[in-house]
Amino acid sequence: MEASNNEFLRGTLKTIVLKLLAERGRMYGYEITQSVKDRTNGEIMLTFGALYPVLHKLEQEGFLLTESVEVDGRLRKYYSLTPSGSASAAQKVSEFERFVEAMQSLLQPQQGLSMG
Amino acid sequence: MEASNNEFLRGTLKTIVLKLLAERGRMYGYEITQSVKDRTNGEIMLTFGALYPVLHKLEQEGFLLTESVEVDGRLRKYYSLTPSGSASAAQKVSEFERFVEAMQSLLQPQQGLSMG
DNA sequence: TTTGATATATAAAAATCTTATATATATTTG
DNA sequence: CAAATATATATAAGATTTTTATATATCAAA
Repeated sequence: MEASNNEFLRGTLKTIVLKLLAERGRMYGYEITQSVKDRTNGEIMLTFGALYPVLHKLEQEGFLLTESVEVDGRLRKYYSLTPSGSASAAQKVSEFERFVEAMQSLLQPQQGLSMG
Repeated sequence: MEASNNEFLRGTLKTIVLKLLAERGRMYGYEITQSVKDRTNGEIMLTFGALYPVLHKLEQEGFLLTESVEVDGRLRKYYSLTPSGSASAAQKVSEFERFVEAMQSLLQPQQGLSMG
């Protein structure tokens, strides 16, 4: 898979993963990459090299639980949120919304506005 | 100065700097940090340790020009955009808007929507 | 049998960011 | 006069994050 080569993705990976898990209950790594690609029409594509370290980090921080399930002779590792993971998901989403608002105040065209 | 401790800032620094310079014509480092802080009501605060490497990188990439001016006995280093810097500013802003739209499609609450 | 889709994962390297630090002038406060 | 604060630029060490490359393996289709 090719990466979306999107510099803005930096810093949003944990938020994306936590939010998807909050919504879906449990997901496995490959499923997360496909879901992100589908829902953004290919605009955002996660690489495995970025995703797995994030999943492991979140697990290590106590936000995720894992369970391995054999499906069609292959192992799938499902990730789901702990209570603190749920809390973190909600918090990160609202922090992102605030950040975007702040960014809009920087990126909106400033016409005749006073700029102290 | 304290940093805004905002993980989402990752990957947006160049965009912020380029956009401000496109708007203001020329600015010096300290002025950029103050402008960002003021316009975002303290939501986004750039640290010098992050800002100066970005300014030097953009200069190195041919997006910025510098001129040193003595003001009140102190040196100020003004940064302004080259033509390719202007082009990059416009492009990065529109890329950011696209990215935010993609993020909204991930972060919006999914209620009864079909989720392939 | 080769390609493509499905599936997880690590390692090396590069890029980026945080934190701490150094330097220096001018103004305000005590 | 001294100390603190605001103004001003910059680097270095360290931590974190991300990219790129690689390894492994099953199943289905061409």
